[in-house]
Amino acid sequence: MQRLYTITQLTQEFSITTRTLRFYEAQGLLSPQRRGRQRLYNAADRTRLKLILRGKRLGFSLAEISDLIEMYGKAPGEPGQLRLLMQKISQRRAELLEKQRDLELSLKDLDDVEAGCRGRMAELGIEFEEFSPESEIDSGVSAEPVADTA
Amino acid sequence: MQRLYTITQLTQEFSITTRTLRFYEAQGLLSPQRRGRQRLYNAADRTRLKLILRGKRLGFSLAEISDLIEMYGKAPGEPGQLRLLMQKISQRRAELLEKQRDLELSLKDLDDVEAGCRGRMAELGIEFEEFSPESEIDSGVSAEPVADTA
DNA sequence: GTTTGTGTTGACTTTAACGTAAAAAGGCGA
DNA sequence: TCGCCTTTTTACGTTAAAGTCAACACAAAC
Repeated sequence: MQRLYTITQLTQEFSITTRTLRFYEAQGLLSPQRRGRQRLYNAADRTRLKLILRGKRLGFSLAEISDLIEMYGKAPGEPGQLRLLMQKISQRRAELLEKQRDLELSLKDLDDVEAGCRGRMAELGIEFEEFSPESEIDSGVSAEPVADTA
Repeated sequence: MQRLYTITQLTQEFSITTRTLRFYEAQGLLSPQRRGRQRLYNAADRTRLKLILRGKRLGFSLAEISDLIEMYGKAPGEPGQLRLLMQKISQRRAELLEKQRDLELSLKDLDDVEAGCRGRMAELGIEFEEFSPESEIDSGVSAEPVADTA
């Protein structure tokens, strides 16, 4: 029993447009099945999409993401290919670790700015409502699966 | 005593082009002093540039980066502005934290792929040279400061 | 004094990642 | 069967972030 998603369901779930989904497909990043002309995305497609969007958030280009996703799916039997894949992996890891360092530095910088801010607010005798994250328990996305298998 | 850098020195240090530096300047992200028509970047400019490149690596647009850098430099006296700045800060922090989560997931995925790889290599009886990072003790960038103040 | 290396300005071009609009093809509820 | 809605295809437009190219400035080197 395959859950299938229509294009608009995915657009709603991930706040993207149909244009984007079709574009990703044209780039070879997705290849949903068809029922007639209509696109139907299964769980695997949806997972790939999540990977794509995660990649985008991290600043990777679609080309890089494509490359990356290919890595995930492949299990090359040939030793040479395996070695190459391992190299790619460690290269990717290096990139990710660099981003991680960058992130930590950025967060540190933010802390500094905030500290300065608080200092000045204290001088001015200003109170700042530290709204505790009570509201917004949402967190998860809804979007019911639909569309039965043909 | 201000260290000053010429445009090509910065391009070499950061592996970017002169076009890029001039573009950033046109966007208001940098404003090096001039000696005649020639641009001369000081330590502060260089630091800003580092911030810009860091932002880029993290996938921020130049507009966002510009915004971010502005935050760093400003110390608004007015309470309203302060409050607004605080909001921006927590917003930024949220973005960064999301990226951090994304990064961890990505690293985890990479680990999985690598594990699979190793498994298959073991099956095939392949040895993989885990080149320990002995070579490349470089790590830091060189680039001597140049150009005396006019 | 002219060549050479660097730097500058300005204009046009390119690439990625979509946005937008037009026209036509099913499906479906009244 | 009609109108409505979603979806699809095709095509052109747009924006950010530079790349590329031409023409000129200027200082030092020969």
